[in-house]
This record gives sequence, C-alpha cells and structure tokens, in this order.
Amino acid sequence: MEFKEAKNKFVQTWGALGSQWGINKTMAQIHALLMVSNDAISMEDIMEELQISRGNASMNLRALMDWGIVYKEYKAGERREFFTAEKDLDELAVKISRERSKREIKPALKVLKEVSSIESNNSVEANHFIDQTTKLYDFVLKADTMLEKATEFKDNWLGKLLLKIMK
Amino acid sequence: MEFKEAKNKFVQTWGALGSQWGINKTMAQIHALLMVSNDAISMEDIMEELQISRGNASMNLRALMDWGIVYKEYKAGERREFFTAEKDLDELAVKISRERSKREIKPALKVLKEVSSIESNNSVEANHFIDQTTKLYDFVLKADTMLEKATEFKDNWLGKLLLKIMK
DNA sequence: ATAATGTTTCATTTATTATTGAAAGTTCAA
DNA sequence: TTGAACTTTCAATAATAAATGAAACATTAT
Repeated sequence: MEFKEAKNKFVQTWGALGSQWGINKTMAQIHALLMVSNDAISMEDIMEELQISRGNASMNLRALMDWGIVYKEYKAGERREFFTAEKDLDELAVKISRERSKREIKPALKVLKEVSSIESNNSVEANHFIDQTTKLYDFVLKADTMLEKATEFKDNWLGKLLLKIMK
Repeated sequence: MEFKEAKNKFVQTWGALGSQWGINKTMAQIHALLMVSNDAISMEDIMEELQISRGNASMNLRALMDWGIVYKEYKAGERREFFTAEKDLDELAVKISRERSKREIKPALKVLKEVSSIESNNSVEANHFIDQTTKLYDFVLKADTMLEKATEFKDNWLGKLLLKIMK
C-alpha cells in the first residue's frame, strides 16, 4: 500500500466510524483529512479531495469549528481561508467529550431528573419506574463527572499514574 | 407530571439519545421500556406501547439480545415469550462497551495499524501521515484498554477508590 | 396430523438525514 | 462603489436507514 491509498483508506474509515457514532460522514472525513495533512488546506482542496460540493464543505467546516476541533487560518497575501485540525489527541478528546456532554448528556440528565421526580401513585409500576430512573440519573451523572475529571487529569501526576496502572 | 406521561417522556428521550449515538431509535426505545418495566413483557405489549410493527419489534429485540442486554423469559403455562432488560447499570455499561469495542474500535485499530505501517516515500507529507496515524493508533488503543480495565474494576477496591477520588 | 398461536424474514415502502447547487451574502482591492 | 474572489445559506433532491406487513417458519395442544 502506498501513501495516497493509505490516506484514502484512513479518510474513508474515519468517515464510516463517524456515522456509527452519530457524527455525519463528511464531517468526520474532513476532520480525518485535516488531521493527517501537514499544513492548512483550502476549502477548494477539501472539495476536490473528498469530491463534495461547496455547500457541504462549508457547512461541515462550520460544524467542526463550532466543536472547536478545526481552526481557520489566514495566510499572508492570500484571500482564501485555510483550515487546520486540532492535532493534539488529548486536546481533541477533551473537546469532543465536552461538546457531547453539553449537547447530549446534560439535556438527558435534565429529563432524567424530571421524570424521576414525579409523585408516586404508589403502584408497584410507578415505584419501580421512579427507582430505576433515579438510579439511571445517578449513574449517568457519575459517568459524566468521571469523564470531566478524566479530561482535567490529562497532564497531572495522578492522571499519569492512573494511566500507568491501567495499562 | 404523572406516571404514564413520565414513562412516555423517558422512552422518547432515550430513543432520541440512541440515534445520536448510532443506535436506532426503536432499539433504544424498546430497551428504555424494558428498563423501567417491573416485569417481563410480551412482544405484543411492546408493539402496542410503542406503536410499532411486529417485524420491527422482532428485529430490534433480536438485536438487543445479540448485545446481551435483553433476555427472553418463559412463563409457566404461557406460550408467548416475554422479555426483560438487564437492569444492573454497571453490567449494562460493561456489555455495551464490550460490544462497541468489538464491533467498531477493534476494526478501526486494525485499519490504523495497516495505514500507519506503509513504507514512507520520504516526502514530508507521507512522514507526517505515518506519524499522525501512529499516534492515533496508540491513543485509540490506550483508550480502548482503559475502558476494558475500567469495566473489570467495577467492583474491586481500586475501582471504588478511583470513583471516590474522581467524585 | 393439523389447527391454533406465536415468531422471523425480507422485499417493498416510508421516514430521516445528508448533499447539492444556485442565489444571496461578504470582503477587499482598485 | 464597483466587481472579482470567495463563503454561506437553504430549498430542492438524493442517499441512507428504518419500518411495515404479509408470507414463511416454528412450536405445541389436541
């Protein structure tokens, strides 16, 4: 396998993986492309390489920037905008988990809190419902908190120690 | 809000959350329904409650059983099959992460290994590609391993300690 | 054996989600 | 202030994923 083929395979795979995790294919592909690109590339190049339309490229680049994992760059004497991806993987993981927590986990917690707080009518059914959703709330909250802490740890001694133990 | 309304809201929310994470809506809804149901319920009941077809119910129940998070139950003197969900949340988390690791992460690792192992043609481009995909491989492997270990920890002292620290 | 009850499969249909592309918008140089 | 270069928006369209339902399959009671 040579370079171009490998690059293509990587981009395709990353795209497919994205859709399996609820991130649209093109968004993941653009990100993949930028990740392995040495220097910032233009929208034109992205369109060309991935064979996608201008609108598609524009919208997904915007989304990636909203997630904080792709940046615009301006080159001196160039009208066009260039893009680069966050290449530090720890940083990338932090940003992605923050974003998904904010967008999905937090709202889910709100609903869980809500539905677990209903007044029981003392039926077995209702009691079990309250019990189970309360447990779920606690569990999701704990998981969310752990993720948050884990991302803070990243570069302190405890984090490194944990990683070593867990290896 | 009273019981029925809360239950419905929970099922809907869980379903929506599922799609955001690459699990189909009905599958997540069935799981939600079973999670908060006191006792095993029949396919008929599921169809009724979620307003879905027999085929849909059957296929998604099969999928949930493949994931190991829903079980068939037979009731004495009953021809029909009944279903229950894994209600222990730790166990649920373990099963889901195992399954996703097997289905998605492991294959991704394989590709990463493959593409990062190409012979460099010594262009800056190719070198950067190899470097970046190698880092990604290491990172994903580490994350996958941590998840595996974390699920093993679940109920040993170290795990409990970590949870306490991270709280 | 067979009828009754229940389950699975899968080709077709429907719903959802992503993509296109042309028009509107922006920015900047002259 | 005009127009060239480039970007964004969004209604229309296409691609993808999920759901239906009727036929095939299975199991058990009689």
